Amino acid sequence: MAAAAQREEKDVFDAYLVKHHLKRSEQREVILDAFLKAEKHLSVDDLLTLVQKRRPDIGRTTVYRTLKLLQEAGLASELALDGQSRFEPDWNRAHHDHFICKTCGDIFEFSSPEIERLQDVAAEAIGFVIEGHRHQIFGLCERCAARRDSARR
Amino acid sequence: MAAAAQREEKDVFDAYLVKHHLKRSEQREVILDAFLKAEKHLSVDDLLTLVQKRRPDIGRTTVYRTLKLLQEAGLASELALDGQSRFEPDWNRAHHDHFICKTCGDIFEFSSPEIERLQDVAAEAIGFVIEGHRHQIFGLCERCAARRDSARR
DNA sequence: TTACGTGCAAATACTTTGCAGTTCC
DNA sequence: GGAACTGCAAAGTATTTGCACGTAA
Repeated sequence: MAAAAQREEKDVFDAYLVKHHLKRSEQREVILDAFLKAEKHLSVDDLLTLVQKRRPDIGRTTVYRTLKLLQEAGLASELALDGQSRFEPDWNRAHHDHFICKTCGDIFEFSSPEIERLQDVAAEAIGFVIEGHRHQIFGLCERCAARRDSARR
Repeated sequence: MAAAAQREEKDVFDAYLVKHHLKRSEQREVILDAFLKAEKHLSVDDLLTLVQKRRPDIGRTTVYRTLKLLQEAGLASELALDGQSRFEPDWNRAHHDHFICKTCGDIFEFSSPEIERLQDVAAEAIGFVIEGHRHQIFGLCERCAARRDSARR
């Protein structure tokens, strides 16, 4: 991601802080920066590790709290996996869902307006008002599937 | 559900136990029976409460362990919600996904072969081998949406 | 100066596990 | 008789909260 784009996200975060009478801090800056640079689906621990490379004194609690702020500011979104949440940047990103490899843990994104539309139709049929959804597909990524097949022989 | 259908599921469970050199017990029988009769999306606590009406000495641990067996036997499937799992009967049931009302907690089922097909197409495009998926849609059910709208005025 | 932010430790919520006694086969 | 089952209590895991101290505005 270009530096300019990260600049935009930092501005959004600052604006959010001001609007809600919250304060800037070096911790929040470091956490946001590490989060944006990673461009991956990070667990809290992943992010904590990255953050502590630069500032070893930043605690896990602050990472949790900052991620919550980032979500509220529209900068991060949560993938609620089993047991452990992961987070991904969400500014100016189209909605998408995820393939998750059970073997290597890799996450692949996909989006399908068709599926979204079908969801809407199904919801309308029962008068349900959609606010959000979670659509995760589990299985084996191409590489792990190939590895498994060769191991079987 | 007809008694005969429950009979079938009990036979399936017995066969599973025999096949795996496991034992029958009154606890397992009571838990399976309560589970099948409820025909709902039960949390472990829901099921424990039902079970303890008939056998107050059955413990939560046994319910957890029996639910795991039922899943392995193909009789139950888990809805991994946030924080708390729920379970539903899964014998001879077509695959389906869920609408979940954030206000009242009610769960509605829907199925869409079209969506399944689109998932398959997306998976094929990246060589991903699907083993399972979780598709949950959050929002407001018809009743809760109506209640909210009237409260707003 | 004062409300907000931080890190630690403790609390929480759900689920799993170790263990000693019991039951099924 | 011996492996499997059970319930309790304890441990485990991911996340949240209370609190005393620190810091931005």
